[in-house]
Amino acid sequence: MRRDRILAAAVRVFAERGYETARVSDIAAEAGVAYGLVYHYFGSKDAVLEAVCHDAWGRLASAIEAVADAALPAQERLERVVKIVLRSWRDDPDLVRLLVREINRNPEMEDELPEIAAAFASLERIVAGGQHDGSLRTAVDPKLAAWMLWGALDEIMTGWVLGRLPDDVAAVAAAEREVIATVVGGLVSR
Amino acid sequence: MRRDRILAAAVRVFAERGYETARVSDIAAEAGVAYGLVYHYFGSKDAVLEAVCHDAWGRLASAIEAVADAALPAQERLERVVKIVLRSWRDDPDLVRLLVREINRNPEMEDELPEIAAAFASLERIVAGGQHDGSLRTAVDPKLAAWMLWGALDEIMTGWVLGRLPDDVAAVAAAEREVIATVVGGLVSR
Amino acid sequence: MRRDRILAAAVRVFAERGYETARVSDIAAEAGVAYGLVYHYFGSKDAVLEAVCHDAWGRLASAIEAVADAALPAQERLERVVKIVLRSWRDDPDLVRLLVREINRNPEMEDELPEIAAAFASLERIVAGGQHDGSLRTAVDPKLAAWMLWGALDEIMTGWVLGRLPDDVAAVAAAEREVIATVVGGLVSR
Amino acid sequence: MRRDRILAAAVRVFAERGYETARVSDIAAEAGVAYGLVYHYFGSKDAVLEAVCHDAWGRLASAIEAVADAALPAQERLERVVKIVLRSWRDDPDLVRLLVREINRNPEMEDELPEIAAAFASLERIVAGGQHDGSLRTAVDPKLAAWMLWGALDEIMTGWVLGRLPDDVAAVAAAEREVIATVVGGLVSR
DNA sequence: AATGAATGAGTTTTCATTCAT
DNA sequence: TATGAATGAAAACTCATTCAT
Repeated sequence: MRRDRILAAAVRVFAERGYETARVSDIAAEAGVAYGLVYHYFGSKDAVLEAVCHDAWGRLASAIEAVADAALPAQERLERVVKIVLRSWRDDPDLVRLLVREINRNPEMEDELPEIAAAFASLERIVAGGQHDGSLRTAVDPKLAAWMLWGALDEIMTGWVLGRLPDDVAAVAAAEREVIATVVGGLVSR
Repeated sequence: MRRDRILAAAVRVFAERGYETARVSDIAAEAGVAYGLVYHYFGSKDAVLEAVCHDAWGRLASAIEAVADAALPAQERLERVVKIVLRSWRDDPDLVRLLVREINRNPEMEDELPEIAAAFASLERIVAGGQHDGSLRTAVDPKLAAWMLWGALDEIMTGWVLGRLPDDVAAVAAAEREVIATVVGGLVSR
Repeated sequence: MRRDRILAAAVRVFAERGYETARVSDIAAEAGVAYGLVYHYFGSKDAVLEAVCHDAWGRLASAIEAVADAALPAQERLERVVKIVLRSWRDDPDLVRLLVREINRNPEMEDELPEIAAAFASLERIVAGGQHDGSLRTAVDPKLAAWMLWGALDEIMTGWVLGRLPDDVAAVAAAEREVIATVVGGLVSR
Repeated sequence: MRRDRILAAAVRVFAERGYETARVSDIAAEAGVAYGLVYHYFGSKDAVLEAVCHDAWGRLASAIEAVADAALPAQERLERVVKIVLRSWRDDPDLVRLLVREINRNPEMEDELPEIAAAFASLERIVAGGQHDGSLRTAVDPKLAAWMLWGALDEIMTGWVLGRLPDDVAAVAAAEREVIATVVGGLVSR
């Protein structure tokens, strides 16, 4: 329970200051616990980040996976993924801020986060399925398609994180529509 | 000349270790110069990063701007931008690695790099122009479109940086084609 | 009983890592008990060391004292002391390792371990007795003689502890013979 | 030069407080330099100790080696070694205090200090030489003899370090005489 | 008796920056 | 220009000890 308080505090602090700049003492203070307790539960600052990311990506990856396995047309499954990802910004902006700011910056992290790979694999699977049943264009490599779609989503959230793109309810709704219309739309056969 | 050696070394070191983790002494060692010389030419570690980024984005931004101003159909101008961006990976992967790892995620940096804003504005201008002449769909906000396209490009380069996407000549060519087909294709009116 | 398990574990851990480097948690883990139990039985890390040393030196000192009081020629009593000391290596190497590594070098400890002083006094008493009855040379100061003999024994055990001197049965037997021949032999009148 | 000041300060501080208990800041303060300079010259606290020990043992080992190579009877060479070692206490008690307190406590150190091995090898060589020319008893293993002699010397210096044995000029002279009479005397053929 | 979560002072180490030469 | 010694603030991490249960 105390452990969870620390984890939640870490999300806020890492999101606010970035991993390198954040101090372990900031996390402890934010969680309202003593310094050493962070080291009692996690062995190091690095381990805290890893735990946070496991958590976050774990939730996101399983949500995406569930959609990927749903008995729906590929296009619709992609649309649902777009909504899940973009809405996570509303649900927990600090978490998204953290994912956006840190993950790509630490290449090593990717290897230690199988959840990320799983999420990408799910996306890829949806695309491949859609190509198989003819609803999506076959010229595009499914893996590349997954990366492009993710890139568009990640960049939009980055814009929100940085305050460079509007993130009110209407703008979020519009972003959903437009990613679907543009990127998902760009993948469908015509 | 010595200054340029330092700048080039900084690109390599920042690309390899990331800004926070890189030491000024690493840069000096990589450049083969003495410690203090970095401070002689640049006033601080921060200033080195800024100089590096000005250089990098300056070149990219002016190339994009030139395309944006060309007397060509919007769709074709977008295609050229895609090629310019993705080919910069082949020309100077360390520079791209740096752009990917540091700049896009760093709030403070954006303010100090008008070149980035200029590049995004150019993209946005192309999209708005295409919507105006009817070649691109008007439902999508030009700014959001610019961010999505950039996101797809950035993510693909990230995949290359991380070694998660193939980056041989054929794969780079395919990526160009597929970003154009998918994202640019998703923007055109039909 | 639980207390004894902790004590035995402490011997092993102190022997392995040295007092300063050993952690209380190491001792608890080695003993298979909870953290706080060490503090329940002993009040502090220091007290654990002291208890261990009392035990160890207590046994050694009383054995030496018994020999010192035996109705035997001084030379033979010294020989027996040599055997007692060197054989304790076979009986409990960790204990010897601890004695060698920590106690002899720690000024504060000596004051708190009257057993050590008693052991040295016994040795000294044997030498003085031998000088009195004419069997040992009188030129040498009994106290210095005791320290030299102890030094030779301690160094040999150190060699064993460090794996720098062979410690198989034959080597131990040879060491006994040779300390007796050399140091004890060097003390006898001729 | 500043480096030497740090080294000399380290000898004093380690001698006074012991390696584990000594703080790097103590060394810096004792040397009258800034904190970081210790790390500028030596990479770590451990490296400081190692440098100190290299120095100290280097000098002692080469002195012993010189004696071992001298064209003198083995017995006389041993006597000279005894004097060299015991007189180093007068010359630099802090250094001896350090050697006595730390070296034997850190088994790993021995491997990193070839000088110690060299000193022991010199002693061993003298004994073997004496056995060869018939001046020393052949029953004793030269290596064991070297360790015994060293043990006697080390223990006497320990007594001085701990203030348990008198260390005035007369006592030092007596110690020399008595180690020679007893241990060296115990090695000679009769 | 027994547990192990919680505390926080104390230490090592790092490294950007300054400055005398 | 060029060097690298010197500085010291800042941060991660350790671990003996306490204490509620």
